[in-house]
Amino acid sequence: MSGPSRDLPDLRRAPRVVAPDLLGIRLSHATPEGVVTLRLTEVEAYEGERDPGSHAARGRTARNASMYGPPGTVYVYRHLGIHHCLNVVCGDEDVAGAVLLRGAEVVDGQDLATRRRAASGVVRSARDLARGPGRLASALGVDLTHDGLVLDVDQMWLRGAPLAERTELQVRSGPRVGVPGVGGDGSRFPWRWWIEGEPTVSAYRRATPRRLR
DNA sequence: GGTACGATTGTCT
DNA sequence: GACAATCGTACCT
Repeated sequence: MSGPSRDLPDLRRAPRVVAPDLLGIRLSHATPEGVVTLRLTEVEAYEGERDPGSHAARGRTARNASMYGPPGTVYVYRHLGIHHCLNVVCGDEDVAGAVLLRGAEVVDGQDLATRRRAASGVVRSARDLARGPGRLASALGVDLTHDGLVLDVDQMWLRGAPLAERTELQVRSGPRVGVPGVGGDGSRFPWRWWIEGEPTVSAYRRATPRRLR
């Protein structure tokens, strides 16, 4: 470590390097309604053309343009016409890469997060407020209008330091949820990381098999 | 201009 | 565990 205090992860590194460093970090979003702060417990890394599971696997499009932005850009996409998913862009500008935020604990603004969840569906427990990418974005009040925002420049920011010790007991990794685990070249993409034992980590689901052509 | 389908969630059996 | 919801994007003709 270069300084006396441990700093935020360096988002200029590759997504699969940054991703585990984001565990335990706090993400805040301020709106006129108030501030909601999350403590991240589960993330996934997505890269560019080398990564068949990435939205950028086939190059740049209007939708994934934010993935090519400078590190610290926010990439939000709509999924199944219903949900929003929130990513933090990392790596060099003009190179696609992002970390999908899949699970978190609401540590501040729990009332506001609960109201947002209630407006968009059923409220169950505090544990479920930001458990799963769609619920996480909903609790934070994030939608497509936030795509392309920049952390610390706009009203969203990261704070805190990576977990002090990332032992196997504390941080686990495995295949990404809903994404085939093996690439065309046979390489694996176990690019999902979570804090072991955290109740706010989403349930693993295998990718739905693709229809035969 | 048409259509297949998804980095999910909630409900029902 | 299965399946519907719901709509923009990507890719095809």
